[in-house]
Amino acid sequence: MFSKACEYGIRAAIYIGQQSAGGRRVGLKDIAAEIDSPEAFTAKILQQLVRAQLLTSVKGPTGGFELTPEQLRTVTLRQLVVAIDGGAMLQGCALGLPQCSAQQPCPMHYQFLPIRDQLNELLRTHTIGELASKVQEGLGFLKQFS
Amino acid sequence: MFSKACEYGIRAAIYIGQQSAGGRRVGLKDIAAEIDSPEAFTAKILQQLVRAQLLTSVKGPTGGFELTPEQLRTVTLRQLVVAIDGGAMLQGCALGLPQCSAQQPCPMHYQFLPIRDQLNELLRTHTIGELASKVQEGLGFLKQFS
DNA sequence: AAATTAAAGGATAAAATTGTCCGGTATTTA
DNA sequence: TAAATACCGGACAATTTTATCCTTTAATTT
Repeated sequence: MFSKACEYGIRAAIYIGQQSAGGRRVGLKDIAAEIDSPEAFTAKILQQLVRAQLLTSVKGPTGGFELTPEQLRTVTLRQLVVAIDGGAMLQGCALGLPQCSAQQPCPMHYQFLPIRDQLNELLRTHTIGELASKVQEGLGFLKQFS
Repeated sequence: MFSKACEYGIRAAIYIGQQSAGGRRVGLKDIAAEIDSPEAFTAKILQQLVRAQLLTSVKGPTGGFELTPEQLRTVTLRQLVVAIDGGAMLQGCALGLPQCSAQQPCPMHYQFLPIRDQLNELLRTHTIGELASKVQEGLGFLKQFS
């Protein structure tokens, strides 16, 4: 569905959001451990998200990553996905036609459309803050506990 | 959504199906031209599908690829996708958790579930023959015409 | 049987994705 | 202001995906 980079990025953002909601800034090492992702690779993805202003970073001691209250409230899953994977997967044709539309639809066009619309809606309507709360309440997990 | 290989594979299968429905066997060159795909790469994918018995090939002059009437009627989009991309995308967690389930759901688990179910249902209920008919009737396209 | 045709299969190459390493920069604390 | 901390950025490496080429194999036609 999403790239590895995107999966890590989303999980990381939610974890950072969870901690930010509790007033805690978190470092890369902590993040990678808590979402079970490769540290250096995660760093690259977080850099992208900081540049896209979807999350905030602070250098130096006591530094780390955080989401501002506004970011917690307004940044959506969709923004993360677009920042990392680009919009192609949220718009492109399921069979790979460069221009698939009502003018020249692929044979699955009208069947896929509602599903993709639902996916878009799903991503658009869920904020990081909301998902972070779910994790905080123990209703969602960001890695496998055994 | 799907890999390039899968996109080519599906488009190729539908084109072969369309021609098979008209009693015509088709060669690789023809297929690649009609679905606008790289010839040698398409050959590899078709080999996979032949091995998986989702379509049939005949060597030598007048040879080529075809779908038997039974294959036309019974082979589903889902079988193609599984043969080429594997089942991961149709089952795996959206956030990449190795074991995402009701026991330990990711924060999007219950939101994604219905969408993935719909996707599975969509793939399961559409046969190559059905899609080939749509193309035959001019209601669907396998490449961009300008 | 020989020549021709077309898929099968193996080796290889290019590109994209995933992942690592390390020196540079900014910030805080002592 | 020196030292320590932690993100930034660039280069590099491994893996996977995409793509090509060429020889072999099987089948048809002459």
